[in-house]
Amino acid sequence: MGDKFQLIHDVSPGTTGWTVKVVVAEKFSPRVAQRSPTKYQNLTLMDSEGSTVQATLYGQNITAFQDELLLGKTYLISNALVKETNAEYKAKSGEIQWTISGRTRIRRVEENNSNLLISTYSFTDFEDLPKYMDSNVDISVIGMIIDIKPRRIIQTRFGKECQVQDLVLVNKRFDTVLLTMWETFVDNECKGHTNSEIIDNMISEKHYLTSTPSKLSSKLSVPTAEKDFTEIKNIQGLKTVKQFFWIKGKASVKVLNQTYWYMSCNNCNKISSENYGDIYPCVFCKCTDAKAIPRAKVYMQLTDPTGYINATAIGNPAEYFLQSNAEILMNQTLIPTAASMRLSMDEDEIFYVKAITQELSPECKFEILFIVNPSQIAGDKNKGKAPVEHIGNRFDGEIPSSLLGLNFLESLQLQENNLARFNTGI
DNA sequence: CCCCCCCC
Repeated sequence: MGDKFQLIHDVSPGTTGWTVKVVVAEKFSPRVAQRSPTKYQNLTLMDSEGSTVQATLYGQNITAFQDELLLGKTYLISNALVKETNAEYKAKSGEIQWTISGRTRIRRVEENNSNLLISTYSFTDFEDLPKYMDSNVDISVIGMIIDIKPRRIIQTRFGKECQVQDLVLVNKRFDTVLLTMWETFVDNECKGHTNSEIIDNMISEKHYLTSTPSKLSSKLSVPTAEKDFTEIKNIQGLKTVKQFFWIKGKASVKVLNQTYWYMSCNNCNKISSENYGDIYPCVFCKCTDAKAIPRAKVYMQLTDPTGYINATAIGNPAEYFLQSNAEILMNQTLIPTAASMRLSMDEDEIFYVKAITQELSPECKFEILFIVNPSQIAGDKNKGKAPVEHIGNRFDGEIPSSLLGLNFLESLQLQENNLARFNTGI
């Protein structure tokens, strides 16, 4: 491994413009967090000097990067989120951890660094294993799996049931040992890799399935009667029963110093680590010729006479609210002023809002799916049945992308909401 | 659909 790149210990929280060449030294199975539904996966990355750092992937990034960061392979990594591990979790604070996300740039390097990797381990010979019986010492062995026994349930001496599974390891001298996997290691490490399982995984992870916009959503009507709007006080600060609702009120930016855009994949809108205009293979949608383009986003406050909520808008509704576009927002270097974009509304507008309930928090997050100016529907002959073509900042009859973005489930939800309204006569 | 963060 060359030395024109930084080393792991050169990178601290706040360091910018770094690139470190690393080998994936360990890759643990994804796990579900104890106190939240979040999935996480830890990796150990090693630089040319054998220093290591823990890298973590969360949620959807786990599957996105599963073929990107392979055990034993070498990568150039830049722009990972670098932070000190939470002192609450680690006895000694100050330890560094990297978070790998869509922002992180990862480039495969065709280099074989397995010797480096192996050199950092000290393997215990099979014949020396008896020395460590009944001690709590961590040791490493190297061998090949030649047999996987059926899993079995055992009782510990405290009466607890545990699932275990035995693997047979063989070394170069053809000595064998039995390695027992316990509990989650049975599920995670003992999987046979038959074709059918791989296919099952692909189906359950739906890498290649993208949602198709439903015709339903294009028939969604903007309500005009006051009773069709949700009062903010009824959703403020708690989980809501409904997932989608209409609010009539005003939006304004309260946190001026925020990033009003992110670099995205032109195919799936997910975050990209590439430069504007570059063509690249997207790890999320697997599109091989994705283009990196800016996408607007804004974090704002939504108020009506009864209260306020914080909400995010992305893409079209963000551009419409800010009266700007993603490219301008990207090139804007100063903290914006009312002259450079719209920061608050003078008059009430209509918002279609999605509530995202958070498993552990009593509060939910809100996202604005689209915004309608009431004047756009006021003169409409079909008042109360305004088609969504009127929504957003495009009036050429094109359905705005913010609405096309609704996936099938959301469309179903919309249909249910509308049906509910129909059934109750409101 | 998209952003943010997230775990021991």
